[in-house]
Amino acid sequence: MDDLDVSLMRGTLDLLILKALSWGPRHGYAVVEWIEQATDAELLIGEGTLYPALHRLERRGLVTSAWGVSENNRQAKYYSLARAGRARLQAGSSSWHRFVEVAGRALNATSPATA
Amino acid sequence: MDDLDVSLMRGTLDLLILKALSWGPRHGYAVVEWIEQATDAELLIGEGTLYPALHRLERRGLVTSAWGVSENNRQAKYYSLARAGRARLQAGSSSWHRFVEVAGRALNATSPATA
DNA sequence: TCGTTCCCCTTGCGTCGCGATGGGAGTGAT
DNA sequence: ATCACTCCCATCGCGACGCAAGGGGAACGA
Repeated sequence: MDDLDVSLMRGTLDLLILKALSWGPRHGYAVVEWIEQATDAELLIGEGTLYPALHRLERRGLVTSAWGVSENNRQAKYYSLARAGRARLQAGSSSWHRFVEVAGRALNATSPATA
Repeated sequence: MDDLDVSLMRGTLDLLILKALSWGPRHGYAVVEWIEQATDAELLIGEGTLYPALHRLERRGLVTSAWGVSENNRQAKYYSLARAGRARLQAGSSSWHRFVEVAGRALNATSPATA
């Protein structure tokens, strides 16, 4: 089994992050851990990928942040889903599934045309 | 029903193009038409998206091209799947489905963790 | 002759995933 | 005390790519 094509992360990463926060606030490091374990370690997010994404989401008002102290007694910035973020997760997830359904159907087509 | 989030096209476009050619040579315009009808007009590829992609695939040796005359009596450049292109379609499609499966599972998770 | 369809192409822009890099602070072992 | 390790934050620069906009040209019917 070779590695997953990473270029497919586009557009999916934000949703995964929002999903990670959907049960309550989490700090960045924990978001990475959640994604890793939720995908059986098949999707590994580097910190250089995560933090810019997190800041993007915050700038867009989808998440909010607040400093706190982690379970391991470290300074950590906790991110929470803003109202708009929850809505975006809903809409984005629906759109994602639809895209996947449509594209998947095309990729599995067995006859060149229907028309 | 709003439009599909286009940013998800990343990495999927190449596969759709290769798939369009999997039944034999097609010219660019026909590739666009195939994608349109194969996705019930939910995925619409502009020419500014298609041609660069096509050239990319050719440069990478996944497709080959040859001028010809279309059914409508026009000069048209016909693209064919090269051997490497067919292999890439196989591998890429498999990888695509795996990615979708894994990410979809995470996006549909109902409990914050398994560990 | 004119509009429409078919068919080709490039340029520039913005976005984004990611590797590399650079901290700093807590914790346990030596 | 010192060191290695884990946890947690962040930035920068690069490369890739989807796309809107713009620019032809040739066939065909009205």
